[in-house]
Amino acid sequence: MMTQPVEKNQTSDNSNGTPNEPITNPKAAKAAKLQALKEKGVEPYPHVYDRTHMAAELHEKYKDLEDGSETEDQVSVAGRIMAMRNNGMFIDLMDASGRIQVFCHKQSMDEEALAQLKLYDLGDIIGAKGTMRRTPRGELSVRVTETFMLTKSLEILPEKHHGLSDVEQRYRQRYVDLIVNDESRETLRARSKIISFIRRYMEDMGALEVETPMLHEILGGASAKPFVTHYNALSHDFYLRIAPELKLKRLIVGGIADSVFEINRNFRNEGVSIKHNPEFTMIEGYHAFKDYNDLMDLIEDLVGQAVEHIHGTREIEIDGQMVNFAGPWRRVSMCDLVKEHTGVDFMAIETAEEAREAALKAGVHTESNANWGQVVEACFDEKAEHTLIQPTHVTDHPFEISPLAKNHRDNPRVVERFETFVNGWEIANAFTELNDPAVQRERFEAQVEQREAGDEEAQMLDEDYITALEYGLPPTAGWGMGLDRLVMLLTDSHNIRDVICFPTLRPKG
RNA sequence: GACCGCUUAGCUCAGCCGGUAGAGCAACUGACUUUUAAUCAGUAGGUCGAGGGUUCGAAUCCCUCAGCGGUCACCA
Repeated sequence: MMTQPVEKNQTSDNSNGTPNEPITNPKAAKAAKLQALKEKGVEPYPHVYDRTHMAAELHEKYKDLEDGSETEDQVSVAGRIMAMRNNGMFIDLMDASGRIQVFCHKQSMDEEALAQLKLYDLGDIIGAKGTMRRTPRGELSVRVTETFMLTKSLEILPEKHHGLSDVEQRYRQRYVDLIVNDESRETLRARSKIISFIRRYMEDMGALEVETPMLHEILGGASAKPFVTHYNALSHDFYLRIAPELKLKRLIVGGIADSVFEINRNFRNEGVSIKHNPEFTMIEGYHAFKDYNDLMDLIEDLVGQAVEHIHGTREIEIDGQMVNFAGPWRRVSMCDLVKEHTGVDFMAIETAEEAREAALKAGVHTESNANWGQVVEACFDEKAEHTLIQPTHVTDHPFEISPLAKNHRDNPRVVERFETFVNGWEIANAFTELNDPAVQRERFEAQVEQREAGDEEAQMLDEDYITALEYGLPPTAGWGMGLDRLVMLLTDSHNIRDVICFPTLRPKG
C-alpha cells in the first residue's frame, strides 16, 4: 500500500486536540469530530442508506418550481459535502449526477439534528431528508429535517476554487482529482461512453467479441519493444503482448465467426509522453471476405457515429481547430501525399540509394541502410503527417514496412494498407491481410534478418501462425484503433494521462 | 535514454541579484439563520523536495539525488 506524503503535522504539540487547547491541525479536528460522533452514539460508517433521488433527477423534476416556493414533497438525497455556507445552514452535496443544495434551517430541524451539523466537515458523505423548495434566489434545495452521517472523511479536500492542479497528485491520487475536478470526471465518463458505444456498434454488425492472451511466447503483430515477465510454474519467460493481431486471425482461420474483435490492453516498453502510456487500449477487428476499402467505410462510419454520440454533431473543435468527421474522408496514397509535400515522386524512383538521395534533397535524413519503403515512410513522417488535421486515410504503404499486409492488387511495391489520421495523429491502422503462407514466411524471414541486424522491434517468426495460414485464412481485412487517442480527440484532452484512470507513473522512492 | 525547467502551509500561489517566510481557501474561536467563491473579527498552522557545499548568515548561490513537467529520440 502506498503511504501518503501528508503526515507532517501529526506530532506537533497541540494537534491532538487535548482538552482546553485549540485544535490547529485540520486532520486532528476531523478525528476529534469523528470521536464526538461516536460519543453521541452516531455510527460514522453505517452500512447502507435509503436514497430516493439523485441530484440531477431533482433538478430535472423541479426545473419549473418557482423561486421562493415550497413543496411538501419528501425526498432523501446523499452525497459528499463540497461546500458549507452560513455556519452549515447551506450545504452543497455532490453525488454522481451533480450537486444539490440542502438547507438546514433551525425552524425545520430539532436541536439534536442541528447540533450534529457541527460535527460535519467538507468531504464527509452524508444523507439528508426533507422537502423540496426553491429559494427566493433561485437555488433548488432540500429543506432538511434530518441528516445522516454516512461516511466521515478524515482527509482534507483541496482548495475549492482552484481544485487540484498538481499533476503528480492528480494522477497518483486520482480519487482526490475526481472528487474536486469536474473535468476529470467528465473526461473519464466520456471514455467509458465511447468504448461502450464502439462495443455496441461492433456487436450490432454481428461481430463476436473475443479475448486472447496477454502472455505471449512470440512477439508479433506490431513493431515494438516488449515487457518480459516470468512464469514460475512453467519456468518460462513470457512477453506481455504488443498486439493481439496474430491470435485474432487464428480465430478467423478457425471460423469461430466471420467478424471478431477484441477491446483490450497492449503493452509496449517505451518512454511515456503526452501521447504514450506503456499500457494502452486498442480495438482490433478482423472481417472475413472484406478488404481494406471496406474498412475505410467502416472506420468513417464508426468514428463519425461515435463523435455524434458524444457531441451531437460530427464537427467538433480539437486543439483550437474545427475538425469535420462527416464523410467521406480524404483517401490518398502515401506516395502521392509525400509527393505533395516534398515534390518527390518516389514511385518513379527504383533503388534505395536514389530514394535516400531524393529524400536528402527534400530535407529528410535517413539511415544509410534504409530501404525504399523506409525512406518513403520517413518522408511521410516528417513532412506530411502533422498536416493531416482533417480525417484522412493514407493508403498503400511500402511493403517493406508492412510485414503482415497483403500486396496491392495493382502495384507490387506497396501493400493494401491504410492508416487514418486526425489532428496529425494516427488513430487507426488497417490492411487487407496477407494470407499466402509462403509470402508470409518470406516477410517474417526479412523481419528476422532485421532483428539479427540489431532491430529490437522487428517481428519474430511465428511458425504456428504460418501453419494456421496453411490451413487457410479466408480473404480478410483487419484493423486496429488506439482508443486512448480516440478518446483524447473526442474529449479534446491534451495528455493521454487525462483519459486513463490510473496512468503509469514512476514509483515513488 | 538525453537536454531544459519546476518542487515554499492540507490546497492554490507570492517571496528568489543572500539577512532564517506571506496571502487566499481549508482548520480553530466568536458574531450573523443571512447563502451561492457567503460575510466580519480573531487564532493557529512551514526542518521552503532530500542530502552536501559556499558564506558570519541560504527558500534564495553551487553540487548530488528523487519526483514531476516540457522538448527530442522510440512509438499507437
